[in-house]
Amino acid sequence: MSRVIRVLVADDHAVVRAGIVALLAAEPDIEVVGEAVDGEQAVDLALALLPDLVVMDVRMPRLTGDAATARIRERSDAVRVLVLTTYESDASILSAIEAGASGYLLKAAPAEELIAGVRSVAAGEVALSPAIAAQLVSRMREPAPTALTTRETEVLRLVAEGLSNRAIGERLFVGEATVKTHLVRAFEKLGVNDRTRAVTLAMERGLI
Amino acid sequence: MSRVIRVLVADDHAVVRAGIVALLAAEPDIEVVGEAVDGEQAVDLALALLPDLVVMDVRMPRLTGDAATARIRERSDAVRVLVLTTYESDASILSAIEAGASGYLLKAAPAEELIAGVRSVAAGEVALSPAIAAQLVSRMREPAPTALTTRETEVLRLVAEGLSNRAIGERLFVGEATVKTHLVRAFEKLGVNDRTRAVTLAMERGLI
DNA sequence: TCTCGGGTCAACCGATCGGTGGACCTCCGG
DNA sequence: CCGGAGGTCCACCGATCGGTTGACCCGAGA
Repeated sequence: MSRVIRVLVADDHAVVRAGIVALLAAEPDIEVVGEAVDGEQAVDLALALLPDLVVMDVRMPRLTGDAATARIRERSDAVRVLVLTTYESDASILSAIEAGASGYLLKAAPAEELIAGVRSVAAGEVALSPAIAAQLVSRMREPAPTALTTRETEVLRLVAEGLSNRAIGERLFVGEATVKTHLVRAFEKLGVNDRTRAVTLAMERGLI
Repeated sequence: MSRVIRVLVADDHAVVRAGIVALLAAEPDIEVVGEAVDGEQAVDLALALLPDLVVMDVRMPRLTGDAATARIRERSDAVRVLVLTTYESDASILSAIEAGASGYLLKAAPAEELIAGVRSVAAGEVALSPAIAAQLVSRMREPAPTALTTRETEVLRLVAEGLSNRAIGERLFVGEATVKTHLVRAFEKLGVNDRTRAVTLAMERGLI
């Protein structure tokens, strides 16, 4: 009954697109029906071609993989999404899954893992790289309220640009005291006690 | 006279390797004679296969693209190296060229650019992505002494970990005053005036 | 030989940061 | 209807940072 798996590949790097296509096209039961070079095109093509699944890069111009995933899933839950990322520390893992992705693999994964992932997701299962699965589990274990609020993230982003608390307040049209409050809260959540480490940690986790 | 161009592909990501191979193999005058998954293997295979050129990723396990390039060029200057990178802000651009690379392209480059780059390098020319060429030129223009000293880099790295000046001094067995001196110099070189921005900028440029 | 760059250290001062404790408002969901 | 979360704000204090000036040592290269 299950015929060929129709796949849409979305990645802004020509080299990576070619790689995914080459690996998948070598499989008799997989057919690449389209390629998108950014998030918006991924959404458009996904809705036009209605593939069985979209292999989607996280970081793309115009629309991130997360956002594109959410839009696709909103409009057509028959199209599944398999997200590819370069970094396992990426904070987008959670948001991608929340957005409705059915799988999350590392680009460093061997070819067999990618192909197996495509088949799994097409079959309605979930596909996760071992490293990513481990990370999810550990996040469950620790309370890890690594979720910064909108304001905390904004403030931290400006801290990363080297602005002083007062300057940040002016930029956001709030008092310096407010900025300090947000920072203290962010410090607590990140488990640090100075702005610089807060920024580097947030960067590592892809929070800013 | 010029026969087929023999290429060795070195990248730790299976997907990227497959992509490069797929793009190059489609060209009649290019032949991929081998693939390496890390820097050491790249060196070994380059010396064993003596390809016309190596397409080398910058970030690889066991041995970086820079180091691998240097080793290959040391032992055989007939083998040219074309370096591929994801980020144009990578500080390794200069070090790769110093190491003897004949080209430096972005992974985001279109397929034609990669293929043209391979032909250029094989012909003994230099291949640079426009964005990278522009960056090189601008670095020439501005005095841009973006070169931090060993000590300044060490200090900045510890700042990124959230250590105070005094703590850094203890870690490096020097006085707090010394740490401040190094930081002030680093600030000047980076054109910033606070530690956090210094760290984020240094990270962007791949200095730490 | 002398200069220069890198590394080390000191003292001082104003500005900023981090910590604490409290306060008020609004929106959302139980 | 009330509680909690997110956002805003205030005041006070000690610690730290950033800026400045000046100094010494050493090794490499002119």
